[in-house]
Amino acid sequence: MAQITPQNGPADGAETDCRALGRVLERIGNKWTVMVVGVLSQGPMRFNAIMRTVDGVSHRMLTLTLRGLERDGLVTRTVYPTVPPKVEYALTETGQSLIVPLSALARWAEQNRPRITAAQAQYDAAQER
Amino acid sequence: MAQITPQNGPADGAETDCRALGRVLERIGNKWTVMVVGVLSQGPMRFNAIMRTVDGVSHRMLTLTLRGLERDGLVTRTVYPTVPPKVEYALTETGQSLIVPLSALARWAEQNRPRITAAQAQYDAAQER
DNA sequence: CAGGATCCAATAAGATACTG
DNA sequence: CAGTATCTTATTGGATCCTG
Repeated sequence: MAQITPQNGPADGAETDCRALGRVLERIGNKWTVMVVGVLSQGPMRFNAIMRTVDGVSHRMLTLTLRGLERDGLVTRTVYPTVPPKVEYALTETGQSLIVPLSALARWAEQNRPRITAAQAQYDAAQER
Repeated sequence: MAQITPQNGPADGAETDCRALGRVLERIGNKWTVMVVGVLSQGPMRFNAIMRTVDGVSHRMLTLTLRGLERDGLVTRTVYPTVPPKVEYALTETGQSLIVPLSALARWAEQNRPRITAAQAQYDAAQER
């Protein structure tokens, strides 16, 4: 059977895998990070351009999301000292490498969406009896 | 450049990918889901066994996590009408297929953890000046 | 234009006690 | 054993106003 991490005993070193995965999910598991990474995968973009593209993200949350990504070294923030200021965000090498497993997950999501939606409907129908 | 979804314009049909990915992340992006899926990837397991294995999860959160997974059709819940009751949880086919992209993400996490940790340390050091 | 600061609502999560 | 119910706290997200 496929496993997230190959292990047999309950207490061997495989926990580290889940921990690392957990850390990553703490970053990308929020509401906006993957959307932002997604639009930045098309190339560098300015703050307000990202905000217009993502649709629904608030000023504040975009700031926080970009700060988090910058802190993790997934995004660079370049300030052009013009007036008015121009700030450009771009994915780093590490950030771009994240797109590979992320797009695999996106494909899974798209392929299994019908199944999941159906399962939810069936579950909910069985509940209200 | 690698992209989450192949697109060029800002408003084409590629949004559906991000939406689907977003929905999946709403499920697996919480604190416990991937841990539970991870331990169930080793085979069916009973409630208290999962709770002992995952370490740190509360009674309540494990219940909610399993309910959510069951609702999405990723986990089956089998009740053996014995006394005391025995309830076994197992991944469905769909649930097992999720492990493939999830383990890819886990590998990415493990490979890039040093880089990310270093980037965080550097960012934090630059901040406190 | 980009983003900091503040306040408020919604949600997630933890602790604890009770039940078939 | 495997839950449910209730209460409380922590975290997340959104709205708004202010600034270089």
